[in-house]
Amino acid sequence: MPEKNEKGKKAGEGLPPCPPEEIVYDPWLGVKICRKYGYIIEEGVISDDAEWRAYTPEEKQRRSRVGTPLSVSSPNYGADSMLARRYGTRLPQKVTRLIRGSGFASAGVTGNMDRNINQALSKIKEIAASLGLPDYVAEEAARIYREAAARGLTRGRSINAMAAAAVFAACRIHNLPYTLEDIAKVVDTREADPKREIGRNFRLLVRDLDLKIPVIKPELYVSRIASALGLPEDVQAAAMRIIEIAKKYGLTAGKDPGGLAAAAVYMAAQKKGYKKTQKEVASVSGVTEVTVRNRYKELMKILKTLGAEAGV
DNA sequence: AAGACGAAAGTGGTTGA
DNA sequence: TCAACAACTTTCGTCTT
Repeated sequence: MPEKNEKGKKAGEGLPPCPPEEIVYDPWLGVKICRKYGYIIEEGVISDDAEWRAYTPEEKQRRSRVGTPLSVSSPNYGADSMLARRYGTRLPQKVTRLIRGSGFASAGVTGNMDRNINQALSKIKEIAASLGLPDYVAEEAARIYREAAARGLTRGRSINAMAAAAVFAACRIHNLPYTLEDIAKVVDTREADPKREIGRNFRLLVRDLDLKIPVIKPELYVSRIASALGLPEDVQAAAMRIIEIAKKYGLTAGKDPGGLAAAAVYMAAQKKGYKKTQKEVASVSGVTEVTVRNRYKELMKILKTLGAEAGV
């Protein structure tokens, strides 16, 4: 390989063409890569939904383990060897040179934004690791952050809070029932009230990036709440049935799903003879006693009119 | 005394003129 | 930009177990 690669130029020249199905987007590096031949196809890519979502189930499976935590102090955590491991390819030298020269995670982006993104990606890794999130969720967060940065949404805002918001959004997109509170607990932000700041940024991301956030299902919270209280399987099952009924009667519209889940667990525990107080249930659910009470009251009304047929 | 209940006032976000 | 609005929280007094 005699000729030198210019930064920002395609690296694929002189290499075999990459079959389309082997093209993957790497959100950490912000590049498109040929998995088969191990070269960078395009730098400075913000995101590419189509290809990102083209991962097959097995790949998703393979990716769904959080690896050894990367050093957060180092701005470049060995991008080339990481790539080689991930894509199972030894990269041609000129590619590794390209990656090194690009300052990792910043291909095609320069200066301050470069630093901003690097810091944010480190933070995202850190948050994901402390919550034990699967890789594909962290990667989604990285993708979201890149796009936000590209649209100037990050300017003037706390990097940590934006990174946290990206992680939260990624969790929501992939239906992981983490709360703002869970995330806020493992990241420090600029403002006194991290939940509020992260939440604000989250809404900003959703609006300006047109993120499709599925409505969170109360069911997702149930096992979380039940196990936090040390309640057995049958209570969970009963709570699920209660929620089913509640849904059928339109009790879920516009309500905090956590509150409904909490009330359902509370109610199920009562029926099964486990005495948990409203306060206990509320505190592990991220809602207040009053909300548990209100949902519980509404549930009772429905189940009363339905009679014992509910079979809880 | 602790838990459940309910009323009242306050908060932050959404919606629509 | 402002006001009305819905959902939730905070606070607190009163029952119930």
